[in-house]
Amino acid sequence: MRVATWNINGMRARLDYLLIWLGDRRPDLVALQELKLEDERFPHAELEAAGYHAVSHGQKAWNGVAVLAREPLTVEQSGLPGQEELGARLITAAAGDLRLTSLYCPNGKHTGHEDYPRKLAWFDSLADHLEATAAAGTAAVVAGDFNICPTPLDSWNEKALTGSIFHTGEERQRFRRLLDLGLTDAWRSLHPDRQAFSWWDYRAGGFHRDQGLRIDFLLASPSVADRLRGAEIDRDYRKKKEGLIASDHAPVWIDLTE
DNA sequence: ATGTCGGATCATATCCGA
Repeated sequence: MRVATWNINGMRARLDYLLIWLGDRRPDLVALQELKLEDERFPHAELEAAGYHAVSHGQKAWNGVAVLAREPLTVEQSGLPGQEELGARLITAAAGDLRLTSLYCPNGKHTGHEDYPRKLAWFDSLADHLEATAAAGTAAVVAGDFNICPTPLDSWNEKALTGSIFHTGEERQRFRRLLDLGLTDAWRSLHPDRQAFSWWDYRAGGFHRDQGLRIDFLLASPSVADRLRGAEIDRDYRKKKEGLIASDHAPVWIDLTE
């Protein structure tokens, strides 16, 4: 079984590319972020034709999250309680015996910006929510674009960037609290010493210089972590393909035993 | 090089956010 996450940076702009990737990688469950469209405009018909059910929590122009699955989906949570004013950034859905949460965490802009303390508070609410809704033994994956670089190894230039946005102790403490809830950073657990990135800035030739960050994660509950057999960052899908422009994020996926 | 994207708008050029 394959579970993936991908910040697609615009569903309308990325649909054709997304369909290519779904056909190539055949994931069973997918968490998508940055849909940038309202739920009424979600392309259910195109995804159903490709073999996927979908549930979305979107809004006009910005943010927006979805879960795709080959099996029928049940929505368990739409929106992070108490943090709705920061945008459509969380959806949890169950498919079969697995619960998948898709997250688009706030960016924060920079540490002097008013959005930065809001980002920290959002993560506090997220941890509270996950703690309150965790069910012992439930197979769950919390996946998405976390907009935090959890360790120096996850940054292309920790030396210059330490203390700046994505690289602060306060953000890393928030990420650590998620792991302390019993969740495992699946890709990192299989590749403890590897440096690889999941996002590269469109600007400044970031991708070609490999100036990236690892900020997209699949966090596995204990029963899912026990089933983990593989984890990859799909760097090839950050490249232009068949004339189509890529997202600034690469897909990340994990393979689980049945 | 703040060099690129996606989306919105008092739209065909300019802004905002990332």
